[in-house]
Amino acid sequence: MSKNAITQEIETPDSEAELDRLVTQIIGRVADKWTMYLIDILHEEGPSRFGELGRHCEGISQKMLTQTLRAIEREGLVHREVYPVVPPKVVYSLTDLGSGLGAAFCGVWKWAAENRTRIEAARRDYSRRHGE
Amino acid sequence: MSKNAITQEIETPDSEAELDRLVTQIIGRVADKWTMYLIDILHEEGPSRFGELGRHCEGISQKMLTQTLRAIEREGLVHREVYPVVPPKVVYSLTDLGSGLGAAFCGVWKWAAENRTRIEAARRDYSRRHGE
DNA sequence: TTTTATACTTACCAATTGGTTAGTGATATG
DNA sequence: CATATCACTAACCAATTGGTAAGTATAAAA
Repeated sequence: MSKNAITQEIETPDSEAELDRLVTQIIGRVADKWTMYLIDILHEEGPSRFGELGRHCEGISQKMLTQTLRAIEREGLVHREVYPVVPPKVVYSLTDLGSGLGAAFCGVWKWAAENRTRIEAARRDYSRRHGE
Repeated sequence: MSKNAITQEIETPDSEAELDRLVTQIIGRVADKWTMYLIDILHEEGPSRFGELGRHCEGISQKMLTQTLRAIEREGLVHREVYPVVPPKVVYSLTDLGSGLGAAFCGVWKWAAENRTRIEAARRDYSRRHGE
């Protein structure tokens, strides 16, 4: 009450804190290594087949590939198109939603690329100061 | 050798593929829920004490809080200042490096906030189409 | 006829993540 | 004298994550 007393909006079904919780939850579902890798690959390679994604995503196992693809499909970030041919053919592509996230992730990749040497230096520094 | 034969730069210790691997590795160390939460909190609350971070970071346990803080300190993203008083006082703040990452993460938070309803709709959609 | 290709699924196992509880140390407050 | 404060650490356990290996279906190629 005291919290919402200030907001004048009528069309606000949930409090600001509630909205915050929802957004945080979404981030929690999306902030993981394989998700970031795959969305980035799809973002710069365009629609790709299962095998192609596996080849581009260094170190991923078939299991994690399927699992992560299912998860981001569930979130509405990728579209899965099955071609009923033999051998099977399945093409994954970013939805508008996924494309937006890909663009947002770009900023993080850029940061990593630009600050790579500083980050590695910081690690060496920390190692030196604390046990080895 | 064959790899580097093409690059004309003299000050390039590693090939482009190698650089790509390094950047990917950095992302892998930074792309996790608690890291994103904490960096975001520090980014908008400014320097904060251990307890404050815990209170702002919904759902985190003391253990994960220390663990994640140590990890991002190791990467050079936060600075840990200990005041030798009693009871103890420890203040965490973003380094320049961490601040840059915080800014980059902002884009992802913005995406989540702006597309929140569409994401939830996509989830409901998926649930409806596949088993419940 | 055996192999190959593709996109999986299932089963089992190891490793990592994360929670809970208890304890520490020195001072201030009741 | 007991309790609260703060930022932890250590020990133990449960749950989740992730790897590996094997299997499936069907048609075309060797």
